[in-house]
Amino acid sequence: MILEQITEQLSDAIKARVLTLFGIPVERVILQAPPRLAMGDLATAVAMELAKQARKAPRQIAEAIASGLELPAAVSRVSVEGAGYLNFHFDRRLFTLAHLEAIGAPLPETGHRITVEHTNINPNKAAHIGHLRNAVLGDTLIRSLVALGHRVERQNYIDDTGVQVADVVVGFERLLGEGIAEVQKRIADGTKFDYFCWDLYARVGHHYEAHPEALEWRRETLHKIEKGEGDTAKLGAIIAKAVVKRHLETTLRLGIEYDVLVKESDIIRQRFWDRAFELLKKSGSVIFEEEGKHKGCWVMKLADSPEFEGMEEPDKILVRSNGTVTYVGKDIAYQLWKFGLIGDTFGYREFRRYDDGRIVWETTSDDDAVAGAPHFGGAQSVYNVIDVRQGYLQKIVKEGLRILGHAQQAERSIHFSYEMVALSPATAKSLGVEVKPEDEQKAYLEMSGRKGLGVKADDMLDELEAKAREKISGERSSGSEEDDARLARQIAIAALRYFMLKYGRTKVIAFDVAEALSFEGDSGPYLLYSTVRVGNIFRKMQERGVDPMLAKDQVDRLAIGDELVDDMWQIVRMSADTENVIRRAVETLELSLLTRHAFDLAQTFSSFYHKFPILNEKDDAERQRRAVVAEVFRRTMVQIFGIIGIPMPERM
RNA sequence: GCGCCCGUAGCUCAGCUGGAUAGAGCGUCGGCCUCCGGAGCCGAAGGUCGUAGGUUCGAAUCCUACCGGGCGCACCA
Repeated sequence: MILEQITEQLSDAIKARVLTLFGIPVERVILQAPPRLAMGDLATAVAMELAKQARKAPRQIAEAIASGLELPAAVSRVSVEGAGYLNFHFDRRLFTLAHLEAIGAPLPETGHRITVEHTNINPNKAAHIGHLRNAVLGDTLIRSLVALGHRVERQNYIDDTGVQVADVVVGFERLLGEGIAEVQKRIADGTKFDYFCWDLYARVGHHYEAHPEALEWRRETLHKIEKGEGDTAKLGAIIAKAVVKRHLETTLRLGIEYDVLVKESDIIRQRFWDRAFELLKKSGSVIFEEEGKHKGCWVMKLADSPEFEGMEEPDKILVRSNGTVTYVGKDIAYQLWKFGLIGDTFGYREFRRYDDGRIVWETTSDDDAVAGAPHFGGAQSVYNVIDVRQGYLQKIVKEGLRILGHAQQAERSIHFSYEMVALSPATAKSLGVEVKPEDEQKAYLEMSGRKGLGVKADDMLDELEAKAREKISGERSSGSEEDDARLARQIAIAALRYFMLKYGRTKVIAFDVAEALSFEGDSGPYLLYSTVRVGNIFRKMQERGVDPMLAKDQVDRLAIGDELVDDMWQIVRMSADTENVIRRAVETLELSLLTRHAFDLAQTFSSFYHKFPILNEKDDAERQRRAVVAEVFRRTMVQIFGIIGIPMPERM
């Protein structure tokens, strides 16, 4: 907060100064931390940019701007350095006092309503680690948006009428000869139903390969499910619901929650699609093909849009010749609903409750809709967290809005795209997959639900917990089995969430189990460890009857100007960058900025911690100064943990 | 063919809208536990930033071309 204020004030002051001195209006002044702390706390190269226009040497310009520049209270001086940089040095005391109070304080509400759709795992098998990348990114995006003061709705789209569910239904009905009663028994028997489906789905895939004629089963089944007819459709719904229940348990292990599950079947049954279809037909951009290869289909004409220029096939089928609607068609209807552009609304019923009593709602077309259910949809901005391979379809959804005259909403339909999680050859082998010679050299192998190739999310979490639990045994144990187990869970979450966030979103993660299990270096557990230690110090001070003197009036009286040496000040300065980092992470959709920032800060603090003992420092004021720095660090980390979704243990 | 993404140290990656000496983790080598818990800290070695041009006072960063790798362009999702 304080840093943002200073930056804005300085920016305004410099603009005004440049205008009066040179008559040049500057649009924006970029103020950034200089490369080394000794150079100052904020710097700008504005003088270099102006050199040509002002026909003066950069240093000369910088000197002119600096002299007589009105500085904010927390800025003590300005210097001109290097080729003509303007460097600003903060008043460490004023800045630290103001910052310490503001860390983690909620930002003012913006009133902006945002919907984030994420997770969206096909409800036909267990979640694998690739799905977790989606869920962790989506959840972290949500937490970031909330931290910035927005109101966010957490949606999870359930494709319960698609091919993948149909294939598992085929597996039960045709390969196992099982119906509703048998499947319900399996769901109730306490084993992981999603794991069973994982294997069954792979079996169906292999069966199709060996017996292509069996694909007829898929067509029949899919048709019945889409129409909602008979026991087959009922079975599909039962399977989808049971699997989604498991998915929510898996994601809940990572602290990921939802407000509403939107089911594809309800988009059809609530006639959202029909309404969207009417609008699209009226727009003239969606037409019925009388002949050609798309004869009998309703297609969206994309040729006129510059976005799709040069495409070999500029038409996209929305309704197949057999009358069924494609995924994109339904997605356009869904997107319209998210913005409140379709008039109607869903019915909702309770899907499950979290321990604190909050409800996850699901859409329903049956007569069991709850009268007092909350109102969903109608957002001002929408983020769809979907992997990069669906970029083309997301573009079409956006184009759909534009065609219907909703240009602004199209602009605010943001595709949060990210690369896939693949398997390192070593990990693939360890899963018992035969790696073909030609794949041996590849950097990674794609996961495939159809082949049953992938690391299941629950298995990964189990392994991480087991490994953490092992480390906690012996001297680290708290003596309480329950506490140790909880700590192991927290460490596992930290490890996995951090791992999923630390890579840039455009990077393919070649998932290597050994690497993901690492608790050292650039990892979540390292962050926890560095922060928990600070808590230990304060606890120990308390035990020894030493007051850390962190109360506001006590800190106010403390000498923390020049006495706050660079090693200390650096931590305060870095901590103050946090808000800016959150903003940039959201703007660029690059959430790895958050983990990077947290890691840099933790590393800097760890170094400080080894160099400057706190507990054993004899001088009261010096000990207090160090304690203030430790507290700045601790509060900042707690704030960041809240945003990246890592729970903070008391001890570890 | 058209479009998107990636190419930086042995490996995995940072490097923000161009800016001051290109950084981290892992690995390797060498130090540091009578300690605020070593899941840590300090140090060393290690880089033609894929290649070639261009723009600029200044390019890992922007533009163009090329090379290498991945993905997308279904009456699948």
